[in-house]
Amino acid sequence: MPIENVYNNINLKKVAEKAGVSIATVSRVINNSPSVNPQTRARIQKIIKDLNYSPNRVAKRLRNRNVSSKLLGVLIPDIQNPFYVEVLRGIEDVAYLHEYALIVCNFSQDEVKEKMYLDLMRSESVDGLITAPTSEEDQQVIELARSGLPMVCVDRDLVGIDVDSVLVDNRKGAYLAVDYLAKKGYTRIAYISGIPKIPSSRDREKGYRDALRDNHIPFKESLVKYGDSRHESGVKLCAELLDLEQPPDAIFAGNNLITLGALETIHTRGLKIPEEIAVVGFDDMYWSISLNPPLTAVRQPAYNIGKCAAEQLISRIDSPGRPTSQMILKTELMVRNSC
Amino acid sequence: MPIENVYNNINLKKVAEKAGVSIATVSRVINNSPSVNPQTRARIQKIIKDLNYSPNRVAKRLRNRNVSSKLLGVLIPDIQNPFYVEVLRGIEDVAYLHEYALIVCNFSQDEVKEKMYLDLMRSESVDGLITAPTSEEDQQVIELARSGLPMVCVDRDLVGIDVDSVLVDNRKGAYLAVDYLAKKGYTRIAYISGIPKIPSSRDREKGYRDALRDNHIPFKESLVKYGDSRHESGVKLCAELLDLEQPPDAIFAGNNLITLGALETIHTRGLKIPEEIAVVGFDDMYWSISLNPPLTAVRQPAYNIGKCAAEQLISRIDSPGRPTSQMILKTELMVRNSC
DNA sequence: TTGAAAGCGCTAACAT
DNA sequence: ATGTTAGCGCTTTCAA
Repeated sequence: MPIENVYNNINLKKVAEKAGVSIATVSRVINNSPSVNPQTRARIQKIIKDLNYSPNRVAKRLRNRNVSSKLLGVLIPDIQNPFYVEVLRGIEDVAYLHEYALIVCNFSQDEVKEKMYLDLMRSESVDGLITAPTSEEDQQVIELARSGLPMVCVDRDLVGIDVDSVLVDNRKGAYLAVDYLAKKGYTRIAYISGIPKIPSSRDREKGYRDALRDNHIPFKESLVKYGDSRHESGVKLCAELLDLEQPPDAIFAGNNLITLGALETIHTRGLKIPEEIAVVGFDDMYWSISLNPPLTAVRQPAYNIGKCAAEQLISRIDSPGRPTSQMILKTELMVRNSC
Repeated sequence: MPIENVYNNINLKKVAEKAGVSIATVSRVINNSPSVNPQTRARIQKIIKDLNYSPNRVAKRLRNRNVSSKLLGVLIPDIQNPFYVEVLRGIEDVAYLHEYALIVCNFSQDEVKEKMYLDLMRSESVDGLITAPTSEEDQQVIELARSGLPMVCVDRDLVGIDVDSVLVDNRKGAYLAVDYLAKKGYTRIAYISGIPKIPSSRDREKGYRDALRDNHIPFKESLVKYGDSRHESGVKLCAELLDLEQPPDAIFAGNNLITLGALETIHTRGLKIPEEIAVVGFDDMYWSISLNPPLTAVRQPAYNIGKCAAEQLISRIDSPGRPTSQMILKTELMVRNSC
């Protein structure tokens, strides 16, 4: 079904005609090429302004398949997760500063969508990509990285290929949380995990186990539940834990959405936090203080993750040869009243 | 600084060579043109698969400036606001269903950024745009709409031009909230407004005033505070209200971020909700039940807003001549324990 | 300092 | 059923 794209019909040619010069000269003005007569330049600039002309980025990208076109792709696993929103904000700010535009896609942890959007990124000729792969073995992402597209992984790394990444110390963060619970005297500490094939989920479980071991608390299979990193999963798995014959006295929730789900279940059942059940979440939110009760949580520097990732990516685009780097940012336990 | 775009170098020509046909034939296969020999088609399809070829969308868009290129733009005022995230999810689902890709930009309520991204949308040749203008008189958006780009406004409408829009009944929603407070016996009801030049802020104030009037409560200038729709604004303005010589006994917060900010201030001061101060928010969040206390709030059907907007937009792209429509969705008061 | 022209990958009108 | 070719808007090499 054809549509009338009558808008944006001002192009180089029109500007050139009006200025009585060739399109090459106009192009030079736009790209700040030094070899243009200052008077010609001024005249053309005025016309550009008058006509409200802005260059067609699509044509530019097509032409410059070997030159930066100032476009970055961001592929987000779950836009409903405030953690990724915060990461995105960090990316945005840096991109804006360097005059890069962003094309953002959210694949909602759906690998089919992920593949579709990965193809999209490639076929939109983005200069580089920031993403959080679904797993360390994410073939789609690995392939794209192999093909030479500048890429930075956040939150999750890739195996079998050397790629820039910005991660956090998940194991340590989880340790902090669970150790704190143990020291407070809780002994039946449960862990609600996100998708187990995501490395961060496994790292957090490692930290959980480390802390149990160091505090001489035996690991209990029944106190670990695996879900899918979403709110609903937190609701359901928390209910399963509470229904256990020997329910936990504390819950360590694998991410912020799981935490919110667990809180919902606990509140629905009218249980008192932390008297009847303690809660520590992974991922702090700026409104965690307004939760009931103010939530103790492991804080990831989400904004900074995005900021670093964007800086790494732009620096790689500028100098493709530079060695890859892996940044691991620190996590921190924000102690409040939920345990 | 040049980069090596060595990736994605498979194009029509390569596929055509390998298949021993012309690029036109390959193009026909890709676009499901009927006039292709079934055997040729099968052979070409196999090669496409083997080579992992996907058509270059950039070239396609450049070529088809008068044909849909299956790309929609979404311009979000504040990605940190869960309301817009939910709207975005509605848009995404519909777009995905109709095989449209999305280019999402967030302008963080910054008009300079807004203009930049509006230009970007135009120069990326999107088929259509969904946005929430900064005001009814948003010249940038009006101009773009005038130029003929299919557009749907969400949350906020435009004056002086007939454009599709999906709104909610803000006035009624606010009325519901304030009326409920009044009937509960609160008499010093404050309103913390978002940016006043956004129509929804003003409509909510109208609803607030309507409810006061109908409940014979005199309107007090001092109990209305204007801010900028963000968390920090809620923190600050709530503090100002509490510092009043005659502080309010209830607060109606203009949006979800303001509500969270107000809650933060109230909790920091150790005030009891609702005994010492009641709170009703505009915008429900799925985790409102986990707030302290579970929050009473006006619910907007955010996901549906996005869904309807995307459907309207796609339908307009398909039939540009159809009359514009304005949808107004219902709001609803979710009663919990904060008043 | 400026212009002419090739070509990025694709589609569609026209030709065969 | 298939091929040839113009041209979308732009940058850049080469020539003037």
